[in-house]
Amino acid sequence: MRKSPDKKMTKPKPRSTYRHGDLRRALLDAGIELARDGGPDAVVLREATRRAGVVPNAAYRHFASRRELLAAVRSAALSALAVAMENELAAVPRKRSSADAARAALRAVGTGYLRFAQTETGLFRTAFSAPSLVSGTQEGHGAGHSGLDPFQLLSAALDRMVEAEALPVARRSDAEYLAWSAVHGLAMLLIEGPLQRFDRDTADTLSERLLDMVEKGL
Amino acid sequence: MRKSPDKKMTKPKPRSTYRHGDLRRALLDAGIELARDGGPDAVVLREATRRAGVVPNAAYRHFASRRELLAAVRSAALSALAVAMENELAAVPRKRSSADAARAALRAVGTGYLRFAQTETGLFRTAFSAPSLVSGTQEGHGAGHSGLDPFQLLSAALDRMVEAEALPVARRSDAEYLAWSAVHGLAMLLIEGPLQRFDRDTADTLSERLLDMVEKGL
DNA sequence: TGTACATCAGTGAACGCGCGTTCACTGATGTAC
DNA sequence: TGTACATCAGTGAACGCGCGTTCACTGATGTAC
Repeated sequence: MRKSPDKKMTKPKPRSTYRHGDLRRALLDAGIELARDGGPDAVVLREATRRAGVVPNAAYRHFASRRELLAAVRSAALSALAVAMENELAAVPRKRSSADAARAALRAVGTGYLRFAQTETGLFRTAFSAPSLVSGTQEGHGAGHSGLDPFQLLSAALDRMVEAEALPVARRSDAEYLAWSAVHGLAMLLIEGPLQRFDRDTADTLSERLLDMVEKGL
Repeated sequence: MRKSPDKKMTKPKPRSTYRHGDLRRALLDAGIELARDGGPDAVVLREATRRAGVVPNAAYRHFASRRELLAAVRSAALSALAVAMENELAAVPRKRSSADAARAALRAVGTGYLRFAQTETGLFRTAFSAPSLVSGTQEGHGAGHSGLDPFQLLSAALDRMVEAEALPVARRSDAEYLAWSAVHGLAMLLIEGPLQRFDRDTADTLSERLLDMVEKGL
């Protein structure tokens, strides 16, 4: 839609040097931006090079193919999600009991996930786009500041629940998949499903109730 | 990938009549087939006409645009899902108490949904692809044999739970969104997420546990 | 400190691809007489 | 029952599009002497 304007806003970055400096980074950033407002399908080599102010085939010095760029963007998206979850985790107020603290941490993990899905829809969708089965090198693994990826953050929260005796050991196994399913499903329904038109408050209320269900149901 | 072979297998259906007979139906069927093994993005006008043995622009006698064809396919996919759920529902054995029956029905609805997602992945993904916001006429609404769409089937199952006193009325409101989220999330993780590689049995076990969680958590 | 040279990041031009969509057409069909 | 005619479903040809990717190149940079 807003194509030539876009070009004009991003392209006129006339390099002074012949070499670019850090083209790989520039392409990745452009790719992230594309994913941010268009999802995985919008991550397109030619547009990324355009935004980096470089000729299309220059990308091949840094990425073997479009798919490889996409993989890098996906990894970045996963990291961003992990960071969002960690931030939510860090914002949890102190609790009396360790059980309460563990429960609050688990909720924070879920809330971070859901908020990210709603705030950064394009990145969220990119993070979970099919890894193109025939994938090549998996360079990054999408970790956040802590070095943990989103899945590991969830696992850690569940382990803490068990330690705090807020979750029976017997119910621990595979619990991450159950919790993840519930939260992921709501995220999908909210961002590209039939719950799209729900306003922010309704979505938040529903999120709370979903987390209640998970807490109780696990 | 297998392009020319495909053409050869589907195109050599030389009409005897000048008119096609039921081109709309043929295009829709082709579209459904495309969705079945490629998801929403694979529903492409030119390929549909190719399969119907017709020139590309002939499609415009029956669909105003690619988007309109896709919408029709999506509706068909929703119907297929509804039918799958109804079949699962019909297969539930008789129960002693109405509460048990209601619980079994709710599980059947979930199981049907999950099975369909795994069996007809392409159609499932198409059913929930973005309705392209600027959508035109919504002709069908994806109902199954009973005339109910998937969402309505779920709602009915929950109503039945309340009637049978297997679910407190106080917890009834918005329960469809919670249950739906959980099941939808597992479906997504199983078909295009990180649980893709799970074998059938593992997936079934996980499905059972998820439905347990929902039943208990609601 | 100054010069020759190899490296390799970015250039310029070009491919072939399949797509959606528009145009003016043609001829089989069903209807009115 | 037979003929003239209007309809409109499908034809044929052509657009312009943006994409990924390949090729032979060139010239700024850093290194070895």
